[in-house]
Formats: sequence, structure tokens, C-alpha cells
Amino acid sequence: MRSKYITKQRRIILKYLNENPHETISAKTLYEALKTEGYNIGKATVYRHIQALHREGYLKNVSNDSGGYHYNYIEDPGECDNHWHLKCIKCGEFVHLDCGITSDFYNHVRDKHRFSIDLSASVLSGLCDRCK
Amino acid sequence: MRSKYITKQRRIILKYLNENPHETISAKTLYEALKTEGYNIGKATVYRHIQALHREGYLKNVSNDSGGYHYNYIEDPGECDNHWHLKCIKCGEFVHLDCGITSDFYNHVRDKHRFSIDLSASVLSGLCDRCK
DNA sequence: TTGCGTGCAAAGGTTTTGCATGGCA
DNA sequence: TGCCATGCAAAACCTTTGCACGCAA
Repeated sequence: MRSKYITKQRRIILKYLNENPHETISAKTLYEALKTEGYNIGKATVYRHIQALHREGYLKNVSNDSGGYHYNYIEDPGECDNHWHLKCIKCGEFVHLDCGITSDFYNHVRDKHRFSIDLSASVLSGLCDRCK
Repeated sequence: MRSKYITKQRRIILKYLNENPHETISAKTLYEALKTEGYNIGKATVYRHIQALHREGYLKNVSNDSGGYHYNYIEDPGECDNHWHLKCIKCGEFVHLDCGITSDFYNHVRDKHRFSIDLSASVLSGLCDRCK
């Protein structure tokens, strides 16, 4: 169910996401941001692309404590199975943490608590260095 | 802004949550579940109680990858600053993990990656033992 | 008795859908 | 050219709000 054509609209949306990779977006905010930049893409089109990109793994839902549908852009979806994900509550920065030591924790939870964490589906919230 | 009166409706809702502690709910599903059990509480009242309980810390937003407004019940809100939270993607089981060893991971992320995880706001998704 | 809580219906906001038209491959 | 994608408007959905009435303290 992925897009078959690479249309002008899809290119514009991907360009925006690549230029604002740390921004937390919703379909509504993306629609408005694009309009502000002079791209008048139809509302339904934006919603449909958000859905498609979410399905394809390029957008991760991060609506941790606000409710609603908010996403962060994932540049390399394939890698995220092995990353921890951190999200700053204050500035929204989204960090992919690829660190060997942290696998101890993963293994501990799996072996001692019998729970397999799905890293690609998990987001840890907190404060980044700057916002502390 | 917490409730001042303990009304019949609030009691019914808390009773339901205590009897279904692992269920992931939204205002809509709670409203419907109560109706199914024969309690015809007004929709607005359910929404208002959900908001109040969320403010008071009894409901945690867990919409990690589904989007929307979904909550899990927290029986002892005060304790959750020190717990890790695990949520089974399949059955919805919500586990509070209070384990000394896991603090190594917390400290590592804080010291080496300069990020302070807010445990009460974070939920790790994955599969529990039964659903594996 | 006081004033917060409730319930209904209406309003508000966001997301989805139907359908004719446009555009990529 | 054949389909999929787009854009508009309408519909569907969920959540919030206004207001008169009910009820806990």
C-alpha cells in the first residue's frame, strides 16, 4: 500500500521533512507549514501522505503525553530496530541512540522480566542537555 | 483543579478502572464500556473525569504508536517516578518495573549521552511473556 | 444552602471519504 | 494510455462547551 508514483507533492513533503528533521508534526501543522512556505497542497493529500509515510516507517508516532497524532521524521527506518529513541519533552529533539552498553538493559528486561522490548516502537521522554 | 465532590459517577468510573487495571482506554471506549455494564453516565461526564484523572496522575497517556488519546490506569501515581513502564503491544498489559539494575541504564544515558529520562513519562513497548 | 457535578445538545476541531480531474510512468 | 494521486467539499468522528438542573457536603 505504498505510494507508486513520486509526485510533486510527495517530493515537497519529503523535502520539508528533510529540512526540519527534528520537528514534531501533525497532519494539520504540516499542512499549515507547507502553506506558509507557499506550497498549497490539498489538506487531504497531506493527510494521505502522512498515513503513507507512517506506514512506510518514515514517521514515528510520538504523542506521548499530549494526545492527538504527532510524528517525528525517521530518516533511516531500517536502522531503528536497534536504536533507543529519546525525545526531549521541551524542545522536541529526537535522538537515535545506538549504543552497545544499553543492550545490557534490553537483555536484563528480556531475561529477568520476560519482556521483549520493541525498540522501534518505544520512545523515552526526558530532557536533553540544553533544556535541562 | 481536582474534583471536590466524590460523586456516584466518579465512584463508578474508579470502580471500573480498579476492576480492569490493565485495559487501555480512551474516553470513548470507557463511555461505551460503562454503558454496556448498565451505567448510563453522560458522555461529557466521562470525558471530564478522564481529564481530571489524567491531571491527578491516575491515567497515563500511552498512545505510543497508535495515536489518539489512550490511557492506562495508574493505581499509585506517586511511585511512578522510579518505575520503568512496559506495555505489551498485543494484550495491553501494563507493567511497572521497579528494579535496581535498570538504574545503570538510566545513569549511563544521563552521564554519557547527557539526557535525563523522565521515567514517569516514558513507556517501553514490546511483547510480554504470554504474547511472545 | 451553596456551588460543584451532571447530562443533554450544540459547537468545534481534526481526520476520512467520495468523486471528478490531473499527472506520473 | 492506464492508473494512481490530487483537491475540493461533504461527511464522519471525537472532544469540548454552554446551560439548566441535580446532588454532595
